[in-house]
Amino acid sequence: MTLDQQLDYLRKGMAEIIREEDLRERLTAAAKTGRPLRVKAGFDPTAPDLHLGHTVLLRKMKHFQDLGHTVIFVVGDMTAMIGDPSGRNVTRPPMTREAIQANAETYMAQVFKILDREKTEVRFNSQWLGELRFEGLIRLFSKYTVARILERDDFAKRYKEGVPISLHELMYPLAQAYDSVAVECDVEMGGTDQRFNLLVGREIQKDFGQPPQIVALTPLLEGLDGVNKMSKSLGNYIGITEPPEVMYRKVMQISDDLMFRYYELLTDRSIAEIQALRAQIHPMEAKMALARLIVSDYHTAADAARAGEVFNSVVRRKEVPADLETVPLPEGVSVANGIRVDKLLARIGLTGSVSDAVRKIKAGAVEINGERVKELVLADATPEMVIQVGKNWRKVVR
RNA sequence: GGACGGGUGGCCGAGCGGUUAAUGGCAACAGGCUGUAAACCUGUCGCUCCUUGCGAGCUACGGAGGUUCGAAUCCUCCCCCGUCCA
Repeated sequence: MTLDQQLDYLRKGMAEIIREEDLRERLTAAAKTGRPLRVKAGFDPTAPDLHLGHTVLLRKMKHFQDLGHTVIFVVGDMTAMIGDPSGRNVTRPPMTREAIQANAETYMAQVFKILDREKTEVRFNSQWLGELRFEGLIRLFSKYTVARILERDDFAKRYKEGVPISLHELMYPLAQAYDSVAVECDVEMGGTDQRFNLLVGREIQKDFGQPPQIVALTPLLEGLDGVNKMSKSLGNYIGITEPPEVMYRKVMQISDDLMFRYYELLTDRSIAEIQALRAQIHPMEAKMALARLIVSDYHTAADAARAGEVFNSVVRRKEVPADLETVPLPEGVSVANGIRVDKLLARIGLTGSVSDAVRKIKAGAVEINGERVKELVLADATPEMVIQVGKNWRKVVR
């Protein structure tokens, strides 16, 4: 690939590159010397479950590897004590060595579904941050000012609105910046919400006599709601270890507009191909194709096809799912003339509580053996009952 | 250390002695519509009990006490947050 082709390749699906000229220079130098670029990203070992939002970044990192460069995965075992400030001013307890190791392993296992293991280094930042000691910290902090730290949007906002900011939170950007120094980073990658942190890395590297890293930012992927960024805590995510059927159905749930965004950020389809899809294909067809692509990335193509079948059967034709979870009839739900459906639903976990079950029944959301339940007591209970509440199903046997 | 302001249901935010399980918004859940959706419309949105009634009980407005027939609403102490002063 020519230099321009390389740049185009890296630019696709990237929100911002600071600065592109620097990247061009760095790529040129790498080609000349044969020394691959060191491309770093950090991750928080407290949340080991990856979702598609994370893969936007990982896919771009993979693109660097495709061009022969090295990815450095920094496990933030030390910075995890801070937690990237999200408005919660709590210090997290230090994690045990074992817990971090375990999280890192599950995390990396997922990461290597996308990244090339051969071209990836995994490092723990406690290694160098722990060695700093108080003296080193003072030296590090002396290189930045309060005013500059408070430039960060969320700090500025919280300060202005009187929302507490704990001192240790202010350390986070500096700590992350020091990671870049420690691993001699050429390119640091992150989501656009990491902009400030990564830019601090440039400043600090200069102070340590290193050329400032290039900052490469990927867009934040919107979650299933199409509004908020994808996150586990909002529940609007698609996890990459979720079963094929679940992934498929979740993709089908997104809005048509969001679908094209997903095409752009989660598949290798070119912008032109996506335009064509938009113009020529029925949105539902396009969405099913997207679901197949995404499921195939994390499972097999056969899994994806099967998931599509399940979706067509259960969601579109409203057929009873083939692999129903079967549970025995719980104790204490039988009364003189039948079965107490409200209690049954709560016991088998189809509703959150008995009260909730009563509401669902009154709302007409409950079907047993295809019949809508209208009464709390079911008189004609059969030995086997297929129960549906919304999109959740269960089979109860006596 | 002092003065002042504030802590309400998943979140935001009203209420400031009694028709208050607590206005409203968001989120969530269910039903309808549909192309799977989104949007839209409708309903629900603390827990438990009774075969379900404009039912009964319990729990809830930072924590603990108190005043009162009655408190999220008043008083006392404590905890937490913010602003200003030192």
